[in-house]
Amino acid sequence: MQDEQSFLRQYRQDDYPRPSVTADVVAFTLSSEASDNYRRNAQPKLLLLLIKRGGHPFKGCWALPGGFLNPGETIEQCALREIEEETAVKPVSLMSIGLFSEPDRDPRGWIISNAFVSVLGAEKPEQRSGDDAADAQWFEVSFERAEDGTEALTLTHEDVSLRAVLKEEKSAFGISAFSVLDSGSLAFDHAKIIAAALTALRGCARDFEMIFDFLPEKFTLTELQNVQETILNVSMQSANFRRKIAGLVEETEEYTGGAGHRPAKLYKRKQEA
Amino acid sequence: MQDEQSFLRQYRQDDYPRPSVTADVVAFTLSSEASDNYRRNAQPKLLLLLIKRGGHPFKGCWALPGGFLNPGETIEQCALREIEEETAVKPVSLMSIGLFSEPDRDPRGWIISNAFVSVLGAEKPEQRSGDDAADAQWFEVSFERAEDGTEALTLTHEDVSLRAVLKEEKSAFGISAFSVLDSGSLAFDHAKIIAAALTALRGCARDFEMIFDFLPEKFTLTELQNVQETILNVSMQSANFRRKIAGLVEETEEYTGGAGHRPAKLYKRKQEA
DNA sequence: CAAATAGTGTCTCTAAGACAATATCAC
DNA sequence: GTGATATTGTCTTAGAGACACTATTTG
Repeated sequence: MQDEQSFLRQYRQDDYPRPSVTADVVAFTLSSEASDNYRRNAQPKLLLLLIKRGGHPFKGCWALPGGFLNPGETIEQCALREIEEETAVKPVSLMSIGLFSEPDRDPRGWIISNAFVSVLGAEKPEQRSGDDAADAQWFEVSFERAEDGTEALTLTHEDVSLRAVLKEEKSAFGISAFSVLDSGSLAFDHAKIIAAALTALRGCARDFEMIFDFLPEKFTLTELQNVQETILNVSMQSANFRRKIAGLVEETEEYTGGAGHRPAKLYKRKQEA
Repeated sequence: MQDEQSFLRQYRQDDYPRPSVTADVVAFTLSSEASDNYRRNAQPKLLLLLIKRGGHPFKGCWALPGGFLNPGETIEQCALREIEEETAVKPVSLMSIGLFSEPDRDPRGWIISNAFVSVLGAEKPEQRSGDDAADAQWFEVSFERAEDGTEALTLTHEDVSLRAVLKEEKSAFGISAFSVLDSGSLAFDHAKIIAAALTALRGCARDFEMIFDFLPEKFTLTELQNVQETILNVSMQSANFRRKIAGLVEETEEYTGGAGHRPAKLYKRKQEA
């Protein structure tokens, strides 16, 4: 009879085949372009960070930032490390959206990836090209259901436009996965991962759990409403939005100004009781 | 300049350290013990499958069923394979609850685990002891918040009672993780995984997404209500439950009977439009 | 003053919760 | 009939959505 000590001394991890494990990050932020009309407020757009791959495989394709899990770190630490390397910004929040583990998803071999949604706040992240990246840019996101039931994911940056087509497949527990009909020349299975990330992001935005993360500490209620409307791709009455959000924010004494119309009171997120 | 073909030929996965990857399954079912009173209906209890470890490490401790990811399969297939090996039942549904990747969570070395919630329906799963299991049993589940804010997880089977204590830590996006204050002699970090699974299960039960999975094809509305009440650990008025569920079920022509009280109409789950 | 956003008041409709009343079976 | 569950009806209240109105600023 063997005791636990000697069992552990004898245990050889190399005896079993192991995959490589990566973390991929779907990093969102909101643009805030000034408008051309001095009276009109800016309309935010949902942006997603992609890097242009500098090495094989998928060299020259756009892909999600990510990298290999190192010994001694958790998968969350790995995701944070990768996003900081690419943007020099510590994301305010991170949410796992699952392990993508199809055996042939990476031509290099058996490489599985845990994907994360990350929100970068108002501190205007730069994009820094890392080791493996020839370029890094923020892409404007559009994700809409077509009449034939497929979902079109369009990512646009200047004259580059990537258009992937996916089909939603509902499975148990209200979870939905996407199958890729056209990758839109995104690398690996990243179109599928981005679709899953957008679905997860919208789920959270619906109950206000994360919309604050996109804004600075103080904000107007209209800005907050714009954040939610941009993420969910809907529009609603401002009176109704204000009623729903009322319990989650508190007033400050400050106001906006200088905008050709009535100033707005700034609000803060109310801390939990 | 190298092309993609020759890059892939040269790529050596062994050059990078890799963890072992496992899938652990938190498998739930409902008991349906006959009551002692011929008039009274049975009250279901939420049950969770644990195996008693037959080998090191944690030999003799109770643990979640699970096993190593094999080459050529996805993590979902791995989880299904493991649960079928233990119960001889194909689960009706499977939901990932995240990758548990603390570097020291397994004394054998760098082993990370994707955990899944699984629901086994009314087909009365057996428990079969697999290779590594000395025993396998269904444990009654209790998971409640104490006055001091900690959560007590109690698992009971006959004279065995495991009691773990955890603390909920809210993080971004409304996700909550649990830290283990007392593992209750559950193996590895499995107390933490079970707490996360129960939280996920309750989230799904709230909007009826999976309560049908616990029942056979035809069921009474009272049985359905009991399922939700058992999982959520609440009680509600039957009139109100019936109104809420009305759009999701459809009548059959059959009735229960022989129970010392008014028979109940059997219903089916309504298929999506 | 005009254009634009900020903010409030109110109506309707739906859904949830509480409670009461009736129906039907096996013994 | 009695004890149990099954099923329906109704009252109240909270919240969502729609719409109309007022307030305030800068050029």
